Parts: sequence; C-alpha cells; structure tokens
Amino acid sequence: MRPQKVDHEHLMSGLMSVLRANGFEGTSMVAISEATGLKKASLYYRFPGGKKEMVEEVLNHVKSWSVKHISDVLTNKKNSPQKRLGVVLDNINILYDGGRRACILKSISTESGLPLFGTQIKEGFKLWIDAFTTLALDFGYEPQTAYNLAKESLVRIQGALILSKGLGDLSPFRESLESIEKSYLQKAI
Amino acid sequence: MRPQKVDHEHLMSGLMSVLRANGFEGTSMVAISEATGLKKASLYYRFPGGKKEMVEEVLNHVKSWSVKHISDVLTNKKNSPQKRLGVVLDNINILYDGGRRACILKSISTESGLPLFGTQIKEGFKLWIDAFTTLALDFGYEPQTAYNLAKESLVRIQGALILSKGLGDLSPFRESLESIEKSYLQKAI
DNA sequence: GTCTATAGTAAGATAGAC
DNA sequence: GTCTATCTTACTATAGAC
Repeated sequence: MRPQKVDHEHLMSGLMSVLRANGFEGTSMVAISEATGLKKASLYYRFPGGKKEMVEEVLNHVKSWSVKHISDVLTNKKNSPQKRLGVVLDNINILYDGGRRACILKSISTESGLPLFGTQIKEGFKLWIDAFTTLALDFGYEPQTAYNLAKESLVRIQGALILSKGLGDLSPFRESLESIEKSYLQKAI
Repeated sequence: MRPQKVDHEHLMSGLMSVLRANGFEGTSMVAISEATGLKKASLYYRFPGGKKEMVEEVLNHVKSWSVKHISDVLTNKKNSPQKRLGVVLDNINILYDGGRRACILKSISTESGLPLFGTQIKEGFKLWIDAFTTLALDFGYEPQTAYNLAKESLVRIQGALILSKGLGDLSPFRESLESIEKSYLQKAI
C-alpha cells in the first residue's frame, strides 16, 4: 500500500470543479485527470465504477457540505433567525464564488444525468428548501408561506447563477442574495 | 437539386429538442440524426460547419422567436401593459411546456459552450430583459426599478426551470410565472 | 496506489454512389 | 440532397509493470 498521491478532499475539489463547469457528458476522464492530478488508471482504481461513481461521491460530498453549511446553520435555534440567515448567505456567496461558479446539481441535470442521479439531485434541492422553510417559520411566517418563500429563495439563487453566467455580470447574483435577505427580514420588523 | 427531405423548421425543432435536453457536448451527431430524421452526412451537407454551425442557427432561430413572441408583444403600445404581460406569460408557458423543458441558452452555457456562443447567449438574455424593462416602464415604474424588475423576472424564470426539473415538480415554474405577474400588476392598482 | 501502454468503442467528419 | 461506407480522432476502460 503506497501512500495516496491525492487525498479525498483534493480529489473531490478537482472533480467538483470540472463537473460544475462542463457537466456530466462534457467532462472527460482526461479532464478529470488534469483537474485532480491523478492519471486515468489511478482514477479507476479509486472509483472502480468510473465517472458515474465519481459523480455519486461528489453528490454525497455536496450533501455533507449542505448539511453543515446550510441546514445545520439555518435550524440552529441558539442563534437569531437574522444571524442564521446572514451566515448562510455568506456561505452561499462563497460556495458560488459571488456568482462565478455554476451549481453542480444544475450542471448534471441533463437528460442522461437525471436518470442516473435524479434522486440525489432532488434530495439536494429538498435539503435546502427544508432548511429555508424552518428559517421562515422561525421568522414568524405561516407554514404554507414559509414553504413558498423557501422555494422562491432557491429559485432566485439558481436563476441568478444562470443569468450572471449568461450575461457575464455578477449583479443578478448579488441582487438576488439581497432580495432573499429582504424577503425574510420584512417579517421581522 | 432533389427535394429536401426535412424542411428548415423541422430541422430546427429537432435540433432544439436534443440541445435543450443534452447540451452542446452531450448532443452527438447520431442523436441529432435521430431527432431530425436526417443522416449524419446529410446534416453536414446542410450545416458544413458541423455541430457548431447547427447551434448558431438554433440561436438565430431562438432570437427570431424571442423578438416575435416576447419583444414585439411586450413593446406593442397598442395593447395595455396588463394584456401584453398576459400574452407573453402564456407564450413563455408554451415555450417551456409548463416547466418541463429546459432553456437552450442555459443548456449550452458550459465552459466549452460559452467561448463559442457566449455573445449570442448574452444577447438572447438581454433581448428579454430589455423587453421586460419596457413593459415595467409602461406600468409606471422608475427606470432603475423597471430594469431591476426585468432582471428579476428572468432570474425567476430560469431558476424555476432548474428547480422544477430537479424536483420533478412543476409548481416552482407555475408559481414563478404567477409571482412575475403580481410584481408588475401591483403598480397598476 | 500510481503509472504507461493499449484494447475497444463511440465520436466528429468526409468520399463517393445514387 | 441524401445516403452508405469509411477515415480519424477522442473516449471509456482495463492489463500489467513498478
């Protein structure tokens, strides 16, 4: 057992980078090799299931990140709703690099990607919606309104990422985060 | 000159269908062949520039559609702003099949697609934003507010498409169109 | 555990018959 | 104009050396 050249974290980081940017079909093993620093054969040693297994591992990694930096923060009753929201919006801003990075869940939601990863994609979105719903309830919104506000928050984030990338202008992303913040705070007056 | 087996409209229709669903890298010539009914060699006869030229033609087609069904409708001062908005939201609902279809501009906005089609993608989004800005001005909004409302409308549409597909639930798309309508109408009271 | 080398398959693209 | 057949390249995946 010779030592690992590239650890799991760095492997995930490289994988996420290429998958985000190129999607499932658009990401070749050579591209993954260049992004991670491991040759193709080594990648198959680490992920015998090939590209599909790599994506599944990435989605697990994304879920863990979301639990830690979104769910756990938004549902932590020890902090005020305002404080929780602020921290999470900061985390989201970092995650998407101010609107420069695409969302991986979106990037693999193609006709060939959905049958393979549809369940994990759906669970990923639901995780965020549930967390934002809890936050909205803590701000004092009624259950149905809270759920709608949570869905709308996700819609704004995803749409802003598309538009910021398409326009080559980060303002939609920045303004969407501001709109999201206002939509929760207006109940807190 | 023997007769065309497949006319330009049908060709565009098939091309848009596969590109929407699979993106630029994810769409193979065989897939295009099956979607359009023309063999590979025939496709190269119609589009000597290959897949890249096909996408460019599709983007021209999309632009024409947008001018006719979005810009021209929203800026037609003969109808009331309310009426124009209603027609355009209906057109958008048809375009995206109630949230079942992806947006082509989004589908080709990958790291390899953007350098090739970035200009046309940007212009496509700007066309919609300009049209919605005119509408907002006609509803009585101030210029800066009108522009922001227009951008927000696009964000909502794009985000709703991502979420509806990811969740396998059309409600985000339906509710987003309703939210867009309300956001303009609240000025018309 | 990682590598080079390579098998096998699917991709984009063209030649030439009709 | 469209086709079949084919070329070339790029891809996924594996074998075997170290």
